[in-house]
Amino acid sequence: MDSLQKAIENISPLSPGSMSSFLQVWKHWSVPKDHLLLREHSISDYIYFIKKGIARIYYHKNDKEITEWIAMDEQFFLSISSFFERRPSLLVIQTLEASEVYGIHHNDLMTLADQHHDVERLLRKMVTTSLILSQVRMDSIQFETAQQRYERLLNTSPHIIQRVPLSYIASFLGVTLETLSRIRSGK
Amino acid sequence: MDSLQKAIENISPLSPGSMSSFLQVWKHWSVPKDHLLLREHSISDYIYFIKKGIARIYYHKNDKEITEWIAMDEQFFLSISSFFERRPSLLVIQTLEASEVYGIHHNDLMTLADQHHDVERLLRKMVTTSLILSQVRMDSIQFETAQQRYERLLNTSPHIIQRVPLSYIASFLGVTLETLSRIRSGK
DNA sequence: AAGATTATTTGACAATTATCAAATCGGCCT
DNA sequence: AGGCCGATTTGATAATTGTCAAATAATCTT
Repeated sequence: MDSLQKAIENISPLSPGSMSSFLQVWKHWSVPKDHLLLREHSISDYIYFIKKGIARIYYHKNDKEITEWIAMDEQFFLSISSFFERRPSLLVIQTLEASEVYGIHHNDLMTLADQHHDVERLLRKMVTTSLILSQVRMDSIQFETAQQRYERLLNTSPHIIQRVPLSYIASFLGVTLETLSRIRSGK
Repeated sequence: MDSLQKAIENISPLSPGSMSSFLQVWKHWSVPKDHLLLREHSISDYIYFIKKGIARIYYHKNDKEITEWIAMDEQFFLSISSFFERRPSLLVIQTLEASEVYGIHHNDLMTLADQHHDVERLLRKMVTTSLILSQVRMDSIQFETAQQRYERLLNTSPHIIQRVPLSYIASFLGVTLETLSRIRSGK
């Protein structure tokens, strides 16, 4: 529970009472490789936190799988629009390794956010951080070359290459597998 | 003040007390065409709401101006990262017509969000909406052709073409002026 | 209204990346 | 070890859009 608590404190402080109620509603799962945390067309009920392992978030576009995010290293992740708008998700969330994840259910989170002002504030800050990140990513997709995006990824997550198949990485970077291969081979 | 109040109520209800304190701190300005609401390298202190007129948000990339957003039709707009992280902004916000705008200062907003749980919730919902929108936009930039993005804009904001120079529209769509011209002429 | 400035269009060409096809590599199975 | 299957690389070609240059159109100033 400790790394989760640290991650939360890092975003926004909670009163001892709020923190203890908050931590209490997080569930913990140990799941095998290729486990589905969210399946297509179902409503996303949880915000997850990955303590150990890797998960990828993807969706189908035409016939291809588009990897939207790869979660590791004690990050929070979720299907944003499905979770907040309570609509069936186009996304699939799948573990790529045996993993340990925490999750908080939408009902629990909203109840606590209603009861505790500081939980609402925490949630607001989490969403704000995602928004800023989303804009950075948009800028990267729009203006950087595939090469630059690959290098940025190497800087941000050096180990990701060893743990995730290149086809997922390529899709995450917004290029084809072939293009990524050429980038890696130095043209 | 009425359209602002409606826009707020539309996002999240506020208690009468919160609503009246909240509305009270919004300032109102009537500004001429080409007025700068935010200049480069200054810290963005306001969230704006445009009641009448148009504003564009842009920044410099290499030597070019990149139009990040065009605000009209009673929308909220701001420099997200500068406002929330309190850092100098790379963005410029400039009116394209004589405009009427409301603005709430960061200090006032944060004070009210601390005092009133429902204001904090309103803010959370505003940020969440932006985040979802940001992801839709990312998808559009990554997967749609320039042609499709142009058509999407025409659907969303049919009048924008008459009111905004094509060079700004092109940049907002993520294409060059020349490409937009070719799209419009039907290749 | 003429001239000047700015906005938009058109043309030729180059760069990046996708697509399709095939070859090779790597690990796993029995 | 031999054989298979999926993952990755390599090759050839095409599509989309950018860049640079120039022409034309529209708007503003006086």
